[in-house]
Amino acid sequence: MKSTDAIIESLAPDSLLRALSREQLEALLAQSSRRELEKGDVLINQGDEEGDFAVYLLSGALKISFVSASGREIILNYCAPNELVGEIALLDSGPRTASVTAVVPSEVLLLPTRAFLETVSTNPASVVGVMRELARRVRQLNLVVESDRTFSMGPRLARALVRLLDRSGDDGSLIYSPSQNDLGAFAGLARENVSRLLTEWETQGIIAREGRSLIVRDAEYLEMLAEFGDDA
Amino acid sequence: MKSTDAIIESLAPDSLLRALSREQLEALLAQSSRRELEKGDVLINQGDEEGDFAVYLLSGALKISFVSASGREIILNYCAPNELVGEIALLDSGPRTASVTAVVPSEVLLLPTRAFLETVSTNPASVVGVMRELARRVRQLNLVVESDRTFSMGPRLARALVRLLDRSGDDGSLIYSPSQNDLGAFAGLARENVSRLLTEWETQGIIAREGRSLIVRDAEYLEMLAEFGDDA
DNA sequence: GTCATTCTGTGATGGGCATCACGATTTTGC
DNA sequence: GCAAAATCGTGATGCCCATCACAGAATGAC
Repeated sequence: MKSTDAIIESLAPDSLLRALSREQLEALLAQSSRRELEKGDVLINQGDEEGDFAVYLLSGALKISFVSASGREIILNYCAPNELVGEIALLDSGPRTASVTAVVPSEVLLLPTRAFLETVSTNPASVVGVMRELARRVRQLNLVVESDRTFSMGPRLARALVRLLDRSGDDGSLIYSPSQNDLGAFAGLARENVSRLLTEWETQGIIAREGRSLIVRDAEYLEMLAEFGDDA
Repeated sequence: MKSTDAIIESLAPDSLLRALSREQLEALLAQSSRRELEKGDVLINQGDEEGDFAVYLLSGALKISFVSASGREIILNYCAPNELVGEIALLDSGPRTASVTAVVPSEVLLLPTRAFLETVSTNPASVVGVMRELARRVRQLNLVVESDRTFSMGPRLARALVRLLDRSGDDGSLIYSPSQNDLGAFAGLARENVSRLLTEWETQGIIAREGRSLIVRDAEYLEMLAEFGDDA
């Protein structure tokens, strides 16, 4: 278990929490609880009435998903460390509309509503940070709608893979390699077609597979597909 | 042209701006400019580098849309009076990713970046208001992704119509009646199928048409379709 | 008023992708 | 270690819906 100091040290340079002063950060941490999650642990359940905490991911990876009225799972996002999750239910105090699951062993910080709102509302810089984060999410979702509506399978899957790219390195590793099923739920296509596309891309050298995990060899190509939706 | 007082009077009870004190509101208005728009006027253009103002709709109706990489128009939303628009580019200072067009003669308030951010950052209540608004938009977009991915044409169009319902009355009038083309771009389906569905629903008495404008006769049915996606 | 433009209804066609099916392989639980 | 469950590869089938094609109606420009 990391100490408070160790947590502060380990924050990424672009972390949202970096907007806070040392004192504010310590105060926030004092009111928060840390938690270790195993793979598969469900932190938030779609439908929970009590949305009284936000989540800050320290290490590991989280899956944000919900089950549509038709019964199919829709994966909205995979989170890498230093991301804030689940603050929306705090803001409008509605029930949880999505579930949050650890997909690998993870370490999170649970920020109670009161502490979160107090910190945010007394620190203009962090307000802007949180709003920026929300804005980023709106833009991201606009792109998802675009690709869902106008792109064919290839570009959709490409966009999903690009979103999973681990930006902390420039090898083509992913922050997490989902099963084909989950990749489908993330990109919006059937598992079988994920399989077909991946094997095709593998023979073309665009991706590689090491055991269960994917590696992107030609990120540029996938980014091109993801941006222009041009299947060729 | 309304006076400042008249504007303040006319704000809806649930308006975002209601979070401001009388003084703050007057200060904000003093720095803002009012503008009258004719039908078809474009207020913001997708791609504009300078996103230096947000828009507050006083009267009329706005269309938020963008053109996808494939060239098709995607309509993200139609706005009714007392809504805030275009603040996202202010928050992350990126280019405009969507266009804003008046679809009927409208009256708007243009809030310059500086005034907007100052007001927001000095008024905790309005901060929460803006964040809530962003949160609402994220949830709305989640629903759009859900319906795009898992619903058939009928429920998708139903959801679009329900979103267009004018909530200020309980007759089934819409805040704006788009052409079939635009309805398609809003709901994510081809114009021809919009036509087919509307004529079918008309014969069933679910909707009615007076000239160019639609009236929803059986809102419950459409809401049911929109929620459960069950075509029957 | 009249011509051009946009909007609308409706059939026919075809393709993209979900679904079904089923066997092979890998992982997990205990 | 072994059964059960999850994951993966790949073909066959079909259907939903976009697209194409026109023709009639309504709107708008001047």
